[in-house]
Amino acid sequence: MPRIGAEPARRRSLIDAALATIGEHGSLDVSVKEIAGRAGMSPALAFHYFGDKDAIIIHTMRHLLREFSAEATDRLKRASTPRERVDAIIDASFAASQFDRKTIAAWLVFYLHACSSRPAARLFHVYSRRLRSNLVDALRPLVGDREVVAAADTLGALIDGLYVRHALRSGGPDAAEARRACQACLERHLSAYSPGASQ
Amino acid sequence: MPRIGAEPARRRSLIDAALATIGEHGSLDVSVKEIAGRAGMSPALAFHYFGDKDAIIIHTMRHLLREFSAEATDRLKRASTPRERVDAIIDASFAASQFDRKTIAAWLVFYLHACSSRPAARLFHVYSRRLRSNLVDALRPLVGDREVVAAADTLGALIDGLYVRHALRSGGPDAAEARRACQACLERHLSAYSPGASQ
DNA sequence: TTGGTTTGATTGACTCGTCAATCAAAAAAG
DNA sequence: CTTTTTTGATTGACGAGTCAATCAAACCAA
Repeated sequence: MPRIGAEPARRRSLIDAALATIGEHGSLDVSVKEIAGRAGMSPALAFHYFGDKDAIIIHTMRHLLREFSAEATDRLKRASTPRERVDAIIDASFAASQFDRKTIAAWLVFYLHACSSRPAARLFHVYSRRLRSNLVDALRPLVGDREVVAAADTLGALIDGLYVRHALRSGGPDAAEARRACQACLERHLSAYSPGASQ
Repeated sequence: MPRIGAEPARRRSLIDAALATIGEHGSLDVSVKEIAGRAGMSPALAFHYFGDKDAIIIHTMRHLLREFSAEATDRLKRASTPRERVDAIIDASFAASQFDRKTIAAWLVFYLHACSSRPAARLFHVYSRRLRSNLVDALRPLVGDREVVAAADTLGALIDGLYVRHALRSGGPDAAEARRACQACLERHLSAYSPGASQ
């Protein structure tokens, strides 16, 4: 039953299906047949819309990055103080839309894919630089020029680590625990910078 | 030119080749042909020694875990104070044998594989529990019973995050920076526990 | 009709795993 | 010491199966 003007919905279905399939398999070794089947269409239609499998992968990756980016931007807009800006980034990282096992597994898969694929690496580079600079800007008023880079990189790495552990380790942290760990780490940073000024 | 008694060396070659191949590809989607070729033999010989591809994968994974475990155990034996024991675990994580890009990529691949493979998950579970309990034991005298679990999980996650970033991000931390970040994090923990007692 | 949509069938390439055959060294027999 | 046998090492070729990608044809709305 071909419907006209179905392209955008079809493409979206395929991207969602690709994300779910990749997340479940924990690998890019998924067939177009499985992705298309999950999206309710034949493999040939997937090729019709995307050209080849790599394009499906890249578009899925871009979708994931955009979704996180939107989550972060949205929360940053609502933040007024520096501390709220840092919390916004932390919270975006562990927001429900980003912090379920399949999504994290897919994230990791793309992370790995970026090791051996130039386009994937470029895509990642852009987004991760933007995130880092957001974190640096938010932290600078809190910890000062001298320590801001180290603080941002430590907090960033901690977020990544908690993120990975949630998806891949049984008994890993849930979102609330992860947020708490980040905030505790941040507060130790703050009281090291200006002791006695906590709370 | 078949040499008798070549089995152990052949198996070792195959495992090394598998590790390198998986690390380069950033994926388990590697052919036995490529692994065997890199190890200087025909694919059929790889099947002769290991039975099937899964066995090659599992043995490679076990090899990686064992290597890290040995590195950590070795350093722990040389440590006498609690602080030295924590440093031993940090240093083992960023030791040269564990901290090159290919090895970390392979580690990540196995991490992901454990999501969908029971035997791989079991293997991981054993090792990661042992590592965690080592970290908890070493930290307890330093940060006290109440905070020891949180401290261990935070430090563990930070190690994981730095680890991942080194391999997967351009401009990620090198081993020295990673160690420094962990020790700084630890020291902030310590001075929060007993302020004024640092150095 | 025209043009976007959809699929079944097909192709060529590649992979896992098997098997029979080959080869060299060690062990046993003469 | 020589010859034969056994054993493990090694491979090329093969079969079954899967996958990415293509194509022609069918389908439907405007």
